[in-house]
This record gives sequence, structure tokens and C-alpha cells, in this order.
Amino acid sequence: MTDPLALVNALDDAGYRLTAPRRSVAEIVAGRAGHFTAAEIAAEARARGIHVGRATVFRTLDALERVEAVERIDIPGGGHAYVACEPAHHHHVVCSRCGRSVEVEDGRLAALVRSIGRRTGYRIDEHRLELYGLCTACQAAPEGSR
Amino acid sequence: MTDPLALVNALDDAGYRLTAPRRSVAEIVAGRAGHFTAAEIAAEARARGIHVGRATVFRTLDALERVEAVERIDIPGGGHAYVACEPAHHHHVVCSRCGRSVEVEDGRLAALVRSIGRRTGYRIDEHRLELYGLCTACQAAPEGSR
DNA sequence: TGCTAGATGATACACAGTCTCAGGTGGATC
DNA sequence: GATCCACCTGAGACTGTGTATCATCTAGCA
Repeated sequence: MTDPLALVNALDDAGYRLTAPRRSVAEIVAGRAGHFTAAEIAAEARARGIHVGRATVFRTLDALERVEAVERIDIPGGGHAYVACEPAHHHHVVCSRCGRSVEVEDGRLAALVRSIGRRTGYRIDEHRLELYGLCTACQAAPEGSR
Repeated sequence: MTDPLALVNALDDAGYRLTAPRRSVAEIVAGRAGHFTAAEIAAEARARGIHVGRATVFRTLDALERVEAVERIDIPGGGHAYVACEPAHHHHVVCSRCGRSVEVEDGRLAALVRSIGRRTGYRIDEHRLELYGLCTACQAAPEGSR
């Protein structure tokens, strides 16, 4: 759950025009607790009776990613998902049952990455760490319930 | 570069039948130094004059992944790739220019993952770390050469 | 208010991956 | 070596995700 205004402002600050479809997408994104796919955003917009083209959803998520208001992650089994997040380098722990995600910051991993770089001789420019498991709520909930 | 026999044996040991298409795919996979996509394997088979269906390539790579003879990784920009590897949990450092990859083992990351689990309350079942950069050869080679 | 660059929706397209199904074949058994 | 059948195959349809194109629309500036 994020402030829709923050997303809209991020776009505005970066010089993107503030259009109705962008506001709608920002609002839906902001209302999401966990990760979501482009298709889910399009479906929710349709469910709310808002007409937003599929291409526009992709374009808007792309814009939000550029301004670092959302992050694109790979999900196990292929495909992508997005998470609304703070604009600093970090990683996500994603609940594989309910989709809720939390952010963890970078500290020790950055050191680990540097050490791997030294050991392998590679000049490491990019890394991605994604963690999947069960959030506290889903651990407590009985198996299969959702 | 892996021993094609090792891949074929891994399939055999797991109870998979040893068919001509599987041997061909195993041979092509074994001949690869870096990562590769299913499409590349299919293309190389075609180039060698071996007829292997696209579905069969996917099925064989899937089987090889099951027996842990290859690992499926996500590449930046979406899509998947595979790397032939030893059957122990580890991660890959992939050269973003030539595609060559090296394996790094797990030690400190496992500890980091545990500590993230403790901190967030998540029960972490799965994690993936992928590192991208330039290998020593590509760092030495002039920009743009391949 | 008018203008224009940038945004839009519709649509076609590309591509990866999955599924189905009729026919083929590896390998166990005799 | 012959037989048999469960498993494997290729072909091709299908699905889902993401991109490209284009005519039309509109936010926001002068």
C-alpha cells in the first residue's frame, strides 16, 4: 500500500504528462499490498469500469519503473511482476502464497557481491536477489486457505 | 563445456529413456560454454541438420533441469536461459557480453538468507541470486568486439 | 484559446512456452 | 530376434506477455 499521489508526483517530476489513464494505473498500483502483473492491473481497471488499453498499462508500468516507483521482478515459473517500492537499491522477499512482499536492504549482499567479483575476476555490474517463501500470516494460516 | 555423456547418464539414472533427440540436445547443451536459450538449442540442432521439434527441446531441457544437469535462470530484460552445471545449489555469474558463466557456491549467501528470514519473519523456501557483468576476457577486449 | 508534442487505444505482430494427439520407438520380456 | 506397450516424438494450435505502429486525442504551455 503506497500513496497514489507519490506515484503520480514521481511521474510528474520526471516530466511525464499526468493523464487520466496514468492516474488510474497509479491508483491501482498504489492500492496493491504485494506484487502484481501487468495483466492484473489491466483486469482491475476493467473491473472498476475504467477503460485503459493493455499497451497503456505496459507503458505506464514502464514509466513507473523508469522513475523507480515500481520495480520489475522475475517470478518463478517465468513471467514478470511489479512491486511498488522506495527508490533505493534493495531486494524483495515475496510470499509465494499471498503475494505480499517486503523489502530488504542491501548492505551485506553488496559486500558478498564484491567478494564474488574479486574471486571470479568478473566486473559485476548488476545483480538480482529474489527470495520466496511464506509470510508470517500465511505460516499461521492453515494449508490451502487463501 | 560439459561431458555430453554425463548429461545423458543423468537422464538415464533418473529413469528417462535415452532417445536420439535427447542425445542430440544433450550434446549441443554440453558443447556450450555459457548460457543458452531453448531457441538457440533448436536453431543449432537445425544448423547441424538434426531434426528436433521445438516442443522436444523444451521437454528435454525441462528433463535436464529436473535431474539438475542444467539450471534455468532469468536474464535481464525478461526471458529465460539455461546453463549446464554441477548438481549442487549454487549461483551463476553471467558475462553480459559473451554469455560465458561461472558458478559460485553458496556459503555466505545461505547465512544472509537465513538472517533475512529471521528479520522479516518470512519462512524462506527458495532464493535466486544472479550476477551479471563482464568476464576477464571481455574486460580486456576492446569495446564492441565480440 | 489554439497549438503541438507526447499520450492514447486498437490492433497486429513476435516470441516463449504449453498442450494435445496421432504415430513412432526404446527397452523390457520372452 | 520378435513382440509389446508405456513413454516419447513432431506438428501445430493455442495462450500469455510484451512490443510496434498508427490514426486520433489531449495535457499543458504560450
